[in-house]
Amino acid sequence: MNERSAVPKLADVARQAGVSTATVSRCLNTPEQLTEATRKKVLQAVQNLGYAPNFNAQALAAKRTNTVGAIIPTMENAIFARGLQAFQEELGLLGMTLLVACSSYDNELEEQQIRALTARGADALFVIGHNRSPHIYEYLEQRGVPVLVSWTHKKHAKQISIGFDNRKAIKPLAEKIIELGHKNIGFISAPIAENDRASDRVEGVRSVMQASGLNPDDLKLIETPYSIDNGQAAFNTLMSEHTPPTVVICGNDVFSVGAVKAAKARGYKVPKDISITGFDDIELAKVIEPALTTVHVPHRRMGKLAAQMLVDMIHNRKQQSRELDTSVKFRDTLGPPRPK
Amino acid sequence: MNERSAVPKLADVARQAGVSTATVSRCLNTPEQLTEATRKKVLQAVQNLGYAPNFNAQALAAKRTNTVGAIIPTMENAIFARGLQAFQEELGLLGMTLLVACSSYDNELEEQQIRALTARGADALFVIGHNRSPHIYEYLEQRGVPVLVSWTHKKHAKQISIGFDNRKAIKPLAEKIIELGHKNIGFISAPIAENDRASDRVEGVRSVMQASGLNPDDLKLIETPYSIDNGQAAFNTLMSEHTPPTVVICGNDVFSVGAVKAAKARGYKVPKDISITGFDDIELAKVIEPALTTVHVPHRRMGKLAAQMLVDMIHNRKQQSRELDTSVKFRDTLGPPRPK
DNA sequence: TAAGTTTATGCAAGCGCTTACAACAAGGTT
DNA sequence: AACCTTGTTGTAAGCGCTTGCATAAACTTA
Repeated sequence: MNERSAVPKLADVARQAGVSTATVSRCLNTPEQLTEATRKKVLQAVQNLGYAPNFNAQALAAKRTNTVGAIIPTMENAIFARGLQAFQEELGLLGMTLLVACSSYDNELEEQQIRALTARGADALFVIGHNRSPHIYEYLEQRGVPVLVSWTHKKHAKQISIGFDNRKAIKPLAEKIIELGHKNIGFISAPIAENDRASDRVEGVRSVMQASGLNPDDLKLIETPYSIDNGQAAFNTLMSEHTPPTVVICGNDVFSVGAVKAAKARGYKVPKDISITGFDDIELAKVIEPALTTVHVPHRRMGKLAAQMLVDMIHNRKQQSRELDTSVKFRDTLGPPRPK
Repeated sequence: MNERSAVPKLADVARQAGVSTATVSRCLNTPEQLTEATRKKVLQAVQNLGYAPNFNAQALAAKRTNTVGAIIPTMENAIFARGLQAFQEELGLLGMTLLVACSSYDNELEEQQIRALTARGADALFVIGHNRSPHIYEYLEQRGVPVLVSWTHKKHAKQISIGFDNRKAIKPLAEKIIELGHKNIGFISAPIAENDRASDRVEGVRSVMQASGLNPDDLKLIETPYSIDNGQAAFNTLMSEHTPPTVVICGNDVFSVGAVKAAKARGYKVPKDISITGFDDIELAKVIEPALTTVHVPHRRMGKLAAQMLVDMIHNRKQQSRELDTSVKFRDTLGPPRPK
């Protein structure tokens, strides 16, 4: 069909350079094994022909691809962008390539993508959160593909992870909120069923409520997929209740943006009439007005460390899970509840 | 090293099913060629063994990958996210997989990535903008890899493209601005040297100035890489001049967000004291306050059409470039210049 | 019923690379 | 001078799959 005939291959280079294909291969992969002279000859031929190795053939023969696969829930909002960017940069420095897939927060889709990435020969996998069925880990172990879980950290989880304890991260914020006098608390979360980060954050708040003498069951929880619009809608639902909360904790900055927007639309002053908090500290948090009080997560650091750990894992070096610290950024959307 | 021995291959399936490898291959690729009975036998064996084809081997043997590669300048901000998402969704429907790479607005890096993607056997390529050296197109043609240029449309360009005319798109906005009485115009643009979208937008404004009796050379142009912070900085530079502009046109919404933020920080009311406009109409545009006047681009439609066109191109069906319409969204950041 | 036609399957030759092993050369030892 | 090293290159066997061609089996048709 196509005029592909002209694409040069290893054998063409070998012929032109007057050496064997093995030598050409070595010249490209382990040049130090060759004489200066042969190396030059070969490189010259490579140049002349505009030769570039066929990745698939390489992968098939060498059984490694210098590629790591990452599966993130979404690219739509900026939550994962920064961490992933850092991950990719560091991988590049380490001579690896990144392949990204999006699961749309769908566990089944994620499983398909894990298979697709291993089928493509990914040397290792980077995933978000612990929550997936055990047979996937068996599958990966059988294939000898190391996995690194991120964006979360659980002490006793079997899988190696890099991240922070979502439960713990949100506590100081919740404590401050209660200390300010809030008793009627709303929470907008992503669907928690298959999302351990989301559920941990809710649990964190609940446990602080418990410890402070509030009834954790009184938390007004709304679950809805991540998006500004959904944040807006959830906020409105919350505020339309008989006794609307005095503070709305969002499991994510994206929701907060929607919530703040909705609050303004309703004519509420933030934080005078209603407090709103976020989680992640994405760029948007500082852009909106008032600036968002939120939990800051060291995305870039996490991405960078993840890359290093994963490469070590590929080289069979033992790794340990690492926990990173988070901090609460108190900005302008949190205040005491409005006196009645 | 690793315990990989257990990964089942085509031959294992064939043995278990009692058929040849060819039959198994056919069962997976062209099942209609097989008898009901054999098909069942094979699928059963596939199931039992948990077999999944090795992508690289498939690609090597079949010389196609059902994969298209896309190279976008950045994932950091949302400019390309929506279009790419739609592109991917449509590709999925058409049975194709997407591989994404980021060039960071670096032409040399982009070229490397084009090579990397073709080396991986991408059946076609999706790129942003026309601006790249001709030998890349030759390289791709030699390899029989179709390319689709997007986010832009030029009548007489050789490459097939889907998108809008950036020059034309910004004109109605510029006309309105001048009609409102603005004479002193600032423009914050991405570096235009290697970015035809950016330069077209600037040109669009200049041509309207010309047509309206203003001197296009009076346009106060600042070039800086895309980011909210840079938008902020550029705005401040513009406003620190002796005769600051009465309107700042941004080549991109991301700049506008920074500009609006900077304006507020300086205590300016938008648009009373200063008008600010954007381009792209990303989600952020409606979130910030006041809501941004900007040029709306049909990102999702563009992505979807791109996928269809590209698949047609892979199948050697002739394609024509397509131009999409844009529209100006007049929201709350544009007003008449402040009277002296 | 024999010949012709249509299907369903198997055989085996690659796809473009890597790498274990062998071969050889050149220099060092004893 | 015979024997080892050490270092450089070549030989050739795959890696796991697809697919053209050959073959066998199952129908038609006259």
